[in-house]
Amino acid sequence: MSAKSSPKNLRFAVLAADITLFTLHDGCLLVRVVRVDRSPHFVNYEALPGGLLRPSETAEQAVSRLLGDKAGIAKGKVYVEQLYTFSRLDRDPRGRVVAVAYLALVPYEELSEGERKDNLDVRWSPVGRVRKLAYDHNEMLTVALARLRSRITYTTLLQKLMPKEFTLTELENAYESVLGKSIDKRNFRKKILATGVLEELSKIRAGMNYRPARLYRFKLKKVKEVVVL
Amino acid sequence: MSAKSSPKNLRFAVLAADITLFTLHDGCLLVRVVRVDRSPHFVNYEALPGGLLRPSETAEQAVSRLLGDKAGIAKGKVYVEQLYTFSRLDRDPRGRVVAVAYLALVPYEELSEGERKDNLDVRWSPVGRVRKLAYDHNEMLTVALARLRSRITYTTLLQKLMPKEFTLTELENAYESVLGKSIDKRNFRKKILATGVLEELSKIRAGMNYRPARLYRFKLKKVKEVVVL
DNA sequence: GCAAAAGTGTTTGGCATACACCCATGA
DNA sequence: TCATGGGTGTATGCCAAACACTTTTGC
Repeated sequence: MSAKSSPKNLRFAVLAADITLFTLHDGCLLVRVVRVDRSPHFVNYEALPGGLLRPSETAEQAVSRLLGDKAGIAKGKVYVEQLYTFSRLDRDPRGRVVAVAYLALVPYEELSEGERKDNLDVRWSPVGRVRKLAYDHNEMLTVALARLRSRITYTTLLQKLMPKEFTLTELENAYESVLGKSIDKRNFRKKILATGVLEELSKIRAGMNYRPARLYRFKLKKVKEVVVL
Repeated sequence: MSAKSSPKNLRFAVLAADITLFTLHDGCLLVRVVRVDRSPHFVNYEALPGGLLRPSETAEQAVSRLLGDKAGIAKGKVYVEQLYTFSRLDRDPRGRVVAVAYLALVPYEELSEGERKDNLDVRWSPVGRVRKLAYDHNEMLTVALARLRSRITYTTLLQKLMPKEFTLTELENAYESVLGKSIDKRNFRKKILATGVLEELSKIRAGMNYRPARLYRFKLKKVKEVVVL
């Protein structure tokens, strides 16, 4: 169990961190994908952003770094939680790589111009239209999406995809976009307000040619376990 | 992301698998602990069973092997699911070791004489009476116990701690032992039978000097998501 | 007939669901 | 005044929770 006392041939594993980074825009759940082009196995593929751990960083620190270097998103505004560790021997055809996968969430409103735009290296893909990814990244995406959907129904995790202030309709639409089903407006409002996780602001969202909506925010930044739906 | 293309100094990681193995006996939740005695850091400590991954095995395969070699429990009868990956730099004072932790469950009834008995190297400890463990294993145990308690309330995971056939009272006691709280007998029976996960057997548990109880078993071996409590 | 655990039903309150209309604003 | 989404209340049925007595067996 010790690095120092192990024979060299036991220092074998390459550890990677891979990130399933979601955001929500225009009623569409988006996932960050990067272009990979590594002959002979993956020519013109896409993959989830990820990379190797450095010797002196934790997996979480690697995720912070890779968010910037690979995903092109300034860290700090991104929520991250560990998802699952994938250790199949052939998951990377070029050698043994064990990957610790992370679920990451960022509000679209906190992204800069540049972070929102797609380019040749990296882009936002609607989750429904993701094609074949390199490595076992389709499996990772499936696990991440299942986890996200499950967690937003019994925690306040969705706040990590929302702007600081929002209307109840916007919050309801966010639930509907992630879960892929519609929700009764009146019951949703009763229930979410009854949980007490929201704080009513005195502000309203004005400027549209219909009745302005009241703004709310989450009382706590911390994700809390409450039955939301 | 490739083992072959990485510089040597990136091929650094020592990967371990650690196992939180629970069983249930006499209304007491037990966890398997092994003795460790590695100067200078851990003299006369206990720890969860675990060990390094070999270059050509997955974490799951390592768990199978370590269950026999370290925990002293024949594999095959043990249910295993991945828990969390711990990558803190100082979690092992002797060097960098990333540990994939597993939650494992075994019915006490399927253990052999030898596997039930404690010895100098390895024993069953009541979870409430576990003292300071080596590494970050107390944290692992906490995470494992929380996961176990949470999962038995919305899945049939508890079947992995039960014998093949059991009475409803025995099943209720198992829930109570793991959750650490008592449950109303009549409501429990109504609810667990309504889920339809149990199969009523024609057999009866006789031989006691009170009314014999009907035996049940789980219809499916697979853990199923149903609201149990 | 006694001790010990098995087995069984009803009442109550709260909560999820289903559902339709008026309100406030800008153009 | 019209178009647009914002905002609200009630009735119904189901399910969770609380609660106590009769049954069956071995001794």
